[in-house]
Amino acid sequence: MPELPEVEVVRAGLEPAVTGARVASIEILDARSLRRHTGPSEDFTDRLEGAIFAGASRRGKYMWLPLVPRASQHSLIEPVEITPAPTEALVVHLGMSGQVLLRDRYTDDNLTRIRLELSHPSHGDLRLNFVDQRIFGSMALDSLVATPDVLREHVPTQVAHIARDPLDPHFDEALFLKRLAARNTGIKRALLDQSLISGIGNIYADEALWAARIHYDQPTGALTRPRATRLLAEVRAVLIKALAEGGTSFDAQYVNVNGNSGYFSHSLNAYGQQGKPCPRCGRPIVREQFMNRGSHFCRFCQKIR
DNA sequence: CCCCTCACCTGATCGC
DNA sequence: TGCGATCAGGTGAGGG
Repeated sequence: MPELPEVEVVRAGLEPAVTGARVASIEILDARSLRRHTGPSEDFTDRLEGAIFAGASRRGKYMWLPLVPRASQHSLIEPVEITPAPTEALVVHLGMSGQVLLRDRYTDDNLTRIRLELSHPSHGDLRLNFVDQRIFGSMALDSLVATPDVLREHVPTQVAHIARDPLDPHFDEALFLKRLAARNTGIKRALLDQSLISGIGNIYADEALWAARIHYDQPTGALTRPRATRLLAEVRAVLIKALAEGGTSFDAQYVNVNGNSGYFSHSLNAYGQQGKPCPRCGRPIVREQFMNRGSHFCRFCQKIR
């Protein structure tokens, strides 16, 4: 479920279930899913066991579950006025094929790589299965650091280089447009660069470019400010609409924490629509190889200018 | 510093 | 039924 809407659907599903839950036990079924964790599996397991999750956060396609500091775990049970801020988090990236599934303690899922048994003071026992066919995704324990911008928001160190996503209330539109104009590359490359703007992947890049009538290889330097502004608006619109529809699922591979698919695949105008008529002009949508992946667009509506 | 290519991986599905 | 080819929604290291 890897782009912003799909990750947000997972984050939103996790938040109420895991906040306040304690990690009772951990099973590493495939250590390659810890590729982003510095240190051996035992280090991951030792540090995570007994920890309590304080919430569920996200930036772009990364999400993380901050850990209640050990010294103040007690205060969750009997809240006190001042609780120290978390300094560590369980970072989850879904890669190309990752899923996070919440199950009862007896349910297993095919291709589960990491399993957490959780116990929640009011929701009872819960199993969290991290499933990932290709193992491009990962779980990792990481420390939280303040972002370099003025807001000093805390994010995991491995997320520090990721730009704010366009649904973030603190996304700086003027800064984005300025940095975009300074780039000397094609617009789709820029949209997919998570250090410039995060959360956009191949599907939503193609959809937003189609909506804004911009060719994927349009040079960023020649993209006028009004067209760039329009593109950003279309990016936001498509992400919001996809989120409202539960994300894009082509098959059972992309599902929410309960294993259910989203419906946005029915709303796609360009991605995967090669051979079908462009919903705007009726000419065929084409697919071209670009950056080792497919780019779907309408040759008539989307021309380099 | 910026830009771009490539390696990293598996298993579901399809055609022969 | 079996086997090989094909395909996929992401990321970052490293070279130019």
